[in-house]
Amino acid sequence: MQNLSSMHNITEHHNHQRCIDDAMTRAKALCHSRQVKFTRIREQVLACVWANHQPVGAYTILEELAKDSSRRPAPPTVYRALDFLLDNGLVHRIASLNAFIGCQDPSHQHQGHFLICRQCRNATELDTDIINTAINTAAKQHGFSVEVPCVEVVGCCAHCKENRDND
Amino acid sequence: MQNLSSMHNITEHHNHQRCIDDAMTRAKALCHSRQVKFTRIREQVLACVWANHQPVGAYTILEELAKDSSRRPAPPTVYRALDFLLDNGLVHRIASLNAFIGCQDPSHQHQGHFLICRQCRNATELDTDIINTAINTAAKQHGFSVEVPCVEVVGCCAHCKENRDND
DNA sequence: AAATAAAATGTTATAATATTGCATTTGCAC
DNA sequence: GTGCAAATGCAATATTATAACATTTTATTT
Ligand SMILES: [Zn+2]
Ligand SMILES: [Zn+2]
Ligand SMILES: [Zn+2]
Ligand SMILES: [Zn+2]
Repeated sequence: MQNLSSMHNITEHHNHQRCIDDAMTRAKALCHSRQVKFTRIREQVLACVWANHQPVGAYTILEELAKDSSRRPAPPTVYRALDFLLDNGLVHRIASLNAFIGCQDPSHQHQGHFLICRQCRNATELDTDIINTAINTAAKQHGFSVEVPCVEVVGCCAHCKENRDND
Repeated sequence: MQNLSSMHNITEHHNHQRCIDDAMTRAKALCHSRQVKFTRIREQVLACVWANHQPVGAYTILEELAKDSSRRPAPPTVYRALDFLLDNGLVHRIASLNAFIGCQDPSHQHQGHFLICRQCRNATELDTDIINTAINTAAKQHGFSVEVPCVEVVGCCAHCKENRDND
């Protein structure tokens, strides 16, 4: 996976319904092939996560589920669904935001790198080898074996920079 | 700052009292030069953070302060001190652990990169340009301006790997 | 089909981390 | 000393996450 997130610039207009549809289709297929259950709740939670490209908190998901359903689910319901989705690589957790975002390519396990716009809050997942290589090189100098690299870069995305200039 | 953390391997035996003394001396000097106050509480909190090389949680610090003093401080006391120390670059926050660690080189503002051993919990701060360069290169490809790069790598340190081999 | 086991969800309570708002104290300029 | 700003004390609460156990659903065995 080299250029998945550059297929389109999520900060510009794009057919987001397609993002959602693709993500749900992928998830369904992947769970089927792995013989794990893509239950209603898990599906609902994944849909919430894919509502947009901004990382979403567990309690926000809870609110959304409460709207859809007649009765309000409890936190464990959401966290269990999120754990399932995390285990299956369908979502990533953004530690610095205590929030979750849909994975662009769940077909292989990975910990993505994220560019998070301070202004529009959109997060873009990268998986350019260049960052992993740099981390591995630096770690190796210290005799350190990398298991889970976590890279969460806050800054300003191209779209927001443009808008700011236009003001 | 290129090789600060390679001065010694913190996972091996080292004169940690010297780490503490150096950190406190640096902090005192730095606050004096910046004309900000290194109050008793801030000093106590920084000392707690430097008790070892493992990131420490705010409520653990709270416990330590409670031991020292007759009366138990409230959370805001600790968080305010931590905010001060963060603002002045004397400590870093490890988002993935909700914990804090002393900065190896507070003289210039930076967001360090951390190698966190899953076994011994020690965290080593890097600031090798190689990682920053990689992040900037990847970000640039997306027109993204980096403001705060957050790199927290979990894995196994050299010392723990050695010990494991010896078992 | 009935019995059994395993997985998923419901429910209540609570833990862990962090912040808000306001009162009080401290240190310093005047 | 008076006045002001910064720092701290303090109570309450917000936010994120998990533990423990009951119930329901789904799959497997008989
Ligand atoms: Zn989209
Ligand atoms: Zn991903
Ligand atoms: Zn040390
Ligand atoms: Zn540092």
